[in-house]
Amino acid sequence: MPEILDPASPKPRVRFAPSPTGFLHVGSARTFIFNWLYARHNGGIMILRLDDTDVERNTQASVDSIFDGLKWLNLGWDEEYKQSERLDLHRKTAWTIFEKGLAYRDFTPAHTGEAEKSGAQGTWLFNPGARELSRTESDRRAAAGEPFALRFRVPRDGGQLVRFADAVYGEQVKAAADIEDFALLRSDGMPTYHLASCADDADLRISHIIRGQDHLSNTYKHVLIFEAAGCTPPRFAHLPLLVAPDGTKLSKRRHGPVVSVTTYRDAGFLSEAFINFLCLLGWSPKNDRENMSLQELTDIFSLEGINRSNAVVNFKDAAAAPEETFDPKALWLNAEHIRALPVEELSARLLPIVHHAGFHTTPEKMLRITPLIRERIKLLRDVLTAADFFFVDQLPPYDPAELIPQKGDAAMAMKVLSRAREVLAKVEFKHDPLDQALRAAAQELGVKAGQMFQPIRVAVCGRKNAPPLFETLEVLGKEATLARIEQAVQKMR
RNA sequence: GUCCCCGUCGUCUAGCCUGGCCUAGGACAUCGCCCUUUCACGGCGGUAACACGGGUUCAAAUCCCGUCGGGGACGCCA
Repeated sequence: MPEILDPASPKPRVRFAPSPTGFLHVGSARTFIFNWLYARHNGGIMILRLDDTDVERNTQASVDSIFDGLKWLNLGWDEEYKQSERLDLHRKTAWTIFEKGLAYRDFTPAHTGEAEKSGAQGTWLFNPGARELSRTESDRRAAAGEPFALRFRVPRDGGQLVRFADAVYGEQVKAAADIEDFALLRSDGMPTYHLASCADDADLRISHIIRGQDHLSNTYKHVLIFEAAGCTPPRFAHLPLLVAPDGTKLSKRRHGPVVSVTTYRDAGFLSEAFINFLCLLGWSPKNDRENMSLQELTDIFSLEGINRSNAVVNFKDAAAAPEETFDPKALWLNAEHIRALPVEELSARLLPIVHHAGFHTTPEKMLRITPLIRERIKLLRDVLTAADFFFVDQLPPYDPAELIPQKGDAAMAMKVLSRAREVLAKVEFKHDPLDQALRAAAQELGVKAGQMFQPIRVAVCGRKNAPPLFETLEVLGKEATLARIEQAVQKMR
C-alpha cells in the first residue's frame, strides 16, 4: 500500500524512544535503524527521545550505553528530547482528559507488583469503587491531600471497539471492554509511559510510530489516549520481534552480553555490516539482495518489506569461542563488508586494534599487511591472530614437526630450510624474484614447490595456515626472514 | 486465566494479498569437487522446508475452518 502522507506535515517525523533502564540491545538498535531508514528514505525527520519517566529504574549507565551504541552506529538524528523535561506537557494532557470525564482518580493504594502478578487478578480491568466515585467526593479527597493515581476511563458499554490500521500487521480491532483502566499519572504525579509517550508523540507531531511488536496490544490504549486528547493518532508500524535461539525475547538476564550492541562493536564488527545484518531480520528487499551498503538500504527501504513473524538472532551461548558466538550470517556479512573496504580505510581501522593489543607497527607497514589478511578475517579483531607474526620480534613457540612438508620427512625439511637460507640471502625481496628463486631451488632439490614452501612458511609464520608466502616474505623483509629460518634450523637439530 | 500476533530448508528469507509459471527460488551454515604453495577468497554441485487435519476448487504453500506449536501483552515498567 502506498504511503499517504498527512498534507499538513509532508515530511514524516519518526522517533526512537528508548528507556534508559538497560543497555542498548540489538532489538532496540534495529528499531532505531528502521526508523532512521524510514526517515531518510522519505526525506523525513529522525528524533531521539529518552523515555525516562521511571525515575526508579533509570540509570546514567544506561544512558551512556545507549549513546555509546548509537554513536557507533553512526547514523545520527535530527532532534533530541528527554521526557523528564516535558512533564508539564504530560500532566496538562492528563488533566485535559480528566476534565472531559475520560479519566478518574483512583485512591486505592499502589499495588505491589509481585502480589498482582501471582494473584488471581490476571483479569483485572478496573476497580468499580474508584471508577464510580463521584466527582465531588473525588475532588474533596484530592483537596484533602489524599494520594491518587489517575486512570483512563475505558468505555465499558455498548460493545465499543478500538481500532487502528497497522502498516505491518494490518487492521487491528479489539473490544474496549477487554482493555483495563490503565494509569495515566502515578500517585507521585509522574506520568506513566502510555501517557507521556502519547502526549509527546502528539506534541512532537510524530507521523509514524515504528516500534517493536511487543507494543502491538498497548496500541489500543494509545489510540484511546490520542482520541481523548483530541488528536489524530499517528500511523503505526510494528516490527516483528528479534528473539534468541530459544525463541524468547532477547534479554540480558537470560542471554548475556551477546545481545548488547557494544559487544558487536568490541568484537570487531563494522557498524555498516551490523546494520546490514539487522535489516535482514524481519525485513526483506524481496529481490535477493543481501550484501548492501547504507546508501542502498536507504534507497530501497520500505515498510511494505517488513514481515510479521519473529526472527531468530542465531547466536550461541556466550561461553563459546568468540567467532562462534555470533550469528554466522552476521559474520559473513561483516567479512563481505571488510573485503569491500578500500585497503587504506581497512588498514586505518585495523591499526588501533593492533596497538591496543600491545603490538608495535607503523601505518606504512600496516598498509602493506592489510591486503594479505583482508580475505582471511571475519572480524576486525581477527587481525590479531591473522597477522601477529608480522608484529613480534620473537615468534611464539611452535612444534618443529610442523616444519616437515607433505609426503616428506625431517631430512627433507632440513634440506629445504638450509637451501632456502642460502637462496634467500642473495635474492631481492620482491614477489617475482622470490618466486623464481624458490621454485628453482625446489627443482634443484628435487622436491615439489609446495614441499619447498611449507617449511619456509612455518619457519617464518610459526604455523601452517598463513597468507601467501612471497608477499609475506616481502613485507617481513630479508633480515627477519633469515633469522626465523635460522631459528627453525636450530629447532630441527 | 483474558486478549492479541505468528507458523516455508538448521537460520534469515522469496513466493501468499491478485490460486495454476512452485517437481517451492535465494542467502548463510553444512557436505563434496575444482582453483591453488598452506589458509582464505572465488567457482561448481549436493543434503535440506510449505506445522497437522479437514474443506472450497479442474487446480492450494497460496482461500476458508479447526487442531497443534511458538511468541507477546495484560504494572502507579517501558
